[in-house]
Amino acid sequence: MDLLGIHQDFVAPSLFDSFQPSILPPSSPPLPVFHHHDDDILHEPHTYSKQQHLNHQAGLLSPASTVPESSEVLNNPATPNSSSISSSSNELAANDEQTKAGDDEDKTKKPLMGFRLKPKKKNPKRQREPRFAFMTKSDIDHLDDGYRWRKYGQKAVKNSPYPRSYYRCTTAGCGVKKRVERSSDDPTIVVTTYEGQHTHPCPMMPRGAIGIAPDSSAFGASSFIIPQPMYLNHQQQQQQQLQPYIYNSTPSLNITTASSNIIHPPFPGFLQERPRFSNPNPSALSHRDHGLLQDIVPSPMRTEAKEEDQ
DNA sequence: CGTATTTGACCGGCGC
DNA sequence: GCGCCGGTCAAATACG
Repeated sequence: MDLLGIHQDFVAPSLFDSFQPSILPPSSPPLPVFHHHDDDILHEPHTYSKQQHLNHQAGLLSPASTVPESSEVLNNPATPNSSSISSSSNELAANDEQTKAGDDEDKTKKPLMGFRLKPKKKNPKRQREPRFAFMTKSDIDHLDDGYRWRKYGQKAVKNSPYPRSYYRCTTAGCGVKKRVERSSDDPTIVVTTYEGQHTHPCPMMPRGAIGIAPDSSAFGASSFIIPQPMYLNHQQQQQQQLQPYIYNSTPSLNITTASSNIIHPPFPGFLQERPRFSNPNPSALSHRDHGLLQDIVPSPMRTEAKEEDQ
């Protein structure tokens, strides 16, 4: 599997800062990156024009200056709901509880085939979690990132023969979701989008191993260079624009340990292909990661492919 | 039998 | 207001 690009949508500092630590033991060294120009974006008024959107797609936006915040990630002032970001990781769980409670009465009224008629709970302005998208080159759709996922949906993707799959972390109380889909341009490319943060350690990591991954050593001394991280945006998401999420790494992508642009994987088992229930042995993980990351490939071709998709 | 996946229906946001 | 579309739900089904 090759890592082709990573893309991180805007994340409020409080959230993002807590993102990685949530999967790390307290003793873990501070993580260098993973908040992207917080200051630059945080205080940007929330407006996102179509032009910006297009610029985004063309990779023209500098995150430092023109990328607006993503209101869905932040505690949007326009959102009456006060359930702040910090609690948002539990929000889905809470929602689930609610829905279940609500469904109890519904179940008796369900139609024959079981599809509900109107059971859904109204949840005004459900806030979205921060998202983190990246592209990988792999035959396997569902990458093993060390967490356990349950598929809860699949949808056909517009302008693509390949469906998009929706997964949710199976750990109780953890509302992390991810979407997996293949690029219509290049079927060998898998685009994975994570949403939210895990509220628990990686279940596949034996006690001592938790938290080793974000250190570059666990990734074969490789890191992911994100020269210009892009940010997911509500409009982009709403307009089913897949490509805009994707950061197209430039030909100058270098797999080094350069400082400012390195992005570290957000979870311990990042980038493992998914033979379901992989070997929990950390050394095995490390070994495999190394092998996978050797294949990191710059993908200038993504830009062209994307643009013709517009 | 418990758990995961499949899949059509439903919901809500957004653009026109 | 209507239709489109992404995302989610949940019964049925498959799988171990």
